[in-house]
Amino acid sequence: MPGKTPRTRIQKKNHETILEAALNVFSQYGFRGATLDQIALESGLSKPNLLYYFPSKVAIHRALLDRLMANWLAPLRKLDEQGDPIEEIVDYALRKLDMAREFPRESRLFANEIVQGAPNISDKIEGELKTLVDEKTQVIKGWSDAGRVAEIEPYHLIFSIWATTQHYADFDAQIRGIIQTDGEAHFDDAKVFLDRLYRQMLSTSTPQ
Amino acid sequence: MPGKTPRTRIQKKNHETILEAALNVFSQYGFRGATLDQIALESGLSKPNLLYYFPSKVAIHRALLDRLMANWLAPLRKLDEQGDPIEEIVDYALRKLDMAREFPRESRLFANEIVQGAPNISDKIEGELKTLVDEKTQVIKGWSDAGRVAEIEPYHLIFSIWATTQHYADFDAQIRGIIQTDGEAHFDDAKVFLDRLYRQMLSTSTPQ
DNA sequence: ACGCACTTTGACCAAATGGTCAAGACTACG
DNA sequence: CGTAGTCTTGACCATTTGGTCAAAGTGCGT
Repeated sequence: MPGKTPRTRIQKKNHETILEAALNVFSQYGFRGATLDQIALESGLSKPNLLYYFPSKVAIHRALLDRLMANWLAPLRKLDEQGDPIEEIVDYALRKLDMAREFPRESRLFANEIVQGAPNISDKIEGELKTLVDEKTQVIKGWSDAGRVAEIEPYHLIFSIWATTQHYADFDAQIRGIIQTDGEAHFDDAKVFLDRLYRQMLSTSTPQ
Repeated sequence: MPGKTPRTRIQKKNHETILEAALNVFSQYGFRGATLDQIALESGLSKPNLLYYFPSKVAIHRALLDRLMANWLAPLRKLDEQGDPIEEIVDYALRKLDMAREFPRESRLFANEIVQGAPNISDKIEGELKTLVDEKTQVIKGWSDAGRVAEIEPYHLIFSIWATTQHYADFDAQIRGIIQTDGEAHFDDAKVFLDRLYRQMLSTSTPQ
């Protein structure tokens, strides 16, 4: 078996092919619901060939989650203590909304994993993710202590941003069933809505 | 096999036992990830006995979804055109939050189903659910046309309420990983946060 | 053209899965 | 009691699943 990091051109290409196919399958059926045969079919490789590049089914899943976690956290990383508080937070929400539109499979992959108790990434959640969130909630708390944004619980602000944005990817089937659409026009409405929602909440002064 | 509606005392009891066990298993692993053996183990009945009461695995799943859909829609049904608009909407959100706290398994059952494309309840979504949502968005539109709440897109308001409340059940593993808690105290913070979030947005007058 | 490492796969395996069936156990009721 | 209907299950089955392996094919530097 080839080492952790792909060396040859063929290895690079096939690693990529497999992860792409696995993303399709895992994001739609969850870990236990996905099968190696499906991933093999989807990728155009034979099943033993998958297992030549990855030692097991869970290894593929973990590799996917590893690779995606970084991109997933990027929008929050960008939240800048030096910027204008309200713009920073609203921009963060809108960046997350963009990600839900552009990377729905990635969003669903995480959703599946978390709904089922995060058996495969609890370490990353309590590590990387928690660290980042702790840091950014401190920034937001700093802003609200200084009276630059309304006084709200920063953790719940972040949770609500995750919820409202990822919802458009994760619950896509429900949304399309209700508003009966094929395209992505509703993302523009969502943008207007979320912009107002968070701008409104953050700009209002705290009640005594 | 017994008819659709349980007749005898034993049938009633076992139907109940099976659905309770199935809720545990399906909500944790999704449809394809759940197995009859797990449900059998969880319910204390033998596998052939499950299939004496339900004709198949999907029949159990459908029965669960059928039974839960009604309860799931109840909070929205209560939204009353005659009431005070802001109180009605905020109360709706808080009722949904209560449901996420009290019925997390039900929430996750739906989440699993929807994330995976709603293969088993797309009819209910485009039927019952869409009808109800269409009706209530009209009510909200009436309120905003009359200047009684801010002018927002009612569909997205409802989506955001679903997202922010169900998030506390569906993404429980993530939330607990970040705020490091065992209890349910964070639901009280969530209540304060969501109350403010929606009250603020709805009460502000529409910008020109 | 040669040799060697890298890549691919058909055939296979043990375990798990959804589901069946016939026979036995239990219950209600005359 | 007795017996007819209800309930329960051990044994079984075909299929699917994650994974193995030896052998065959391919690419590439010399």
